[in-house]
Amino acid sequence: MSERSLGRPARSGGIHESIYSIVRLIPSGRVATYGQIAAFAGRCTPRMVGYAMASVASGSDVPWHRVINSKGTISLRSGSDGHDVQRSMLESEGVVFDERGRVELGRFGWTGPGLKQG
DNA sequence: AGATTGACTGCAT
DNA sequence: CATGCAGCCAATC
Repeated sequence: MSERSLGRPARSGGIHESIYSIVRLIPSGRVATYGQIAAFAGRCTPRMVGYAMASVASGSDVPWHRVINSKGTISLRSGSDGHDVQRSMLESEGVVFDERGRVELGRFGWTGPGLKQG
């Protein structure tokens, strides 16, 4: 039952697991930054979050598309497949993009697990 | 085992 | 607001 067939590194002591767990907590219509994920996941750096996202990307129940960089923009470069997909997914959830393709973190930014935008 | 890369972040210029 | 530099840790060659 393990997804070992995937091209995922796995077996990292649970680093990816922690990251995935946090990403799974992100509610629909909301977005979180790599720094937040890293902070909530525990001792891990934004780099690892990005790396984990790159490894998951598909074939998983992790809403990787709800993870963006601190600037509120999609980290993937325009032209990449994931970039178009991510934006489409977020818009489908109610997230609005700016003219520059930027999301208002103060509006759609995720505050954390269990917390509310209040 | 060493060098390189990567979906990042924060601060300085 | 754009660009440059350093820090971070794991995966890959």
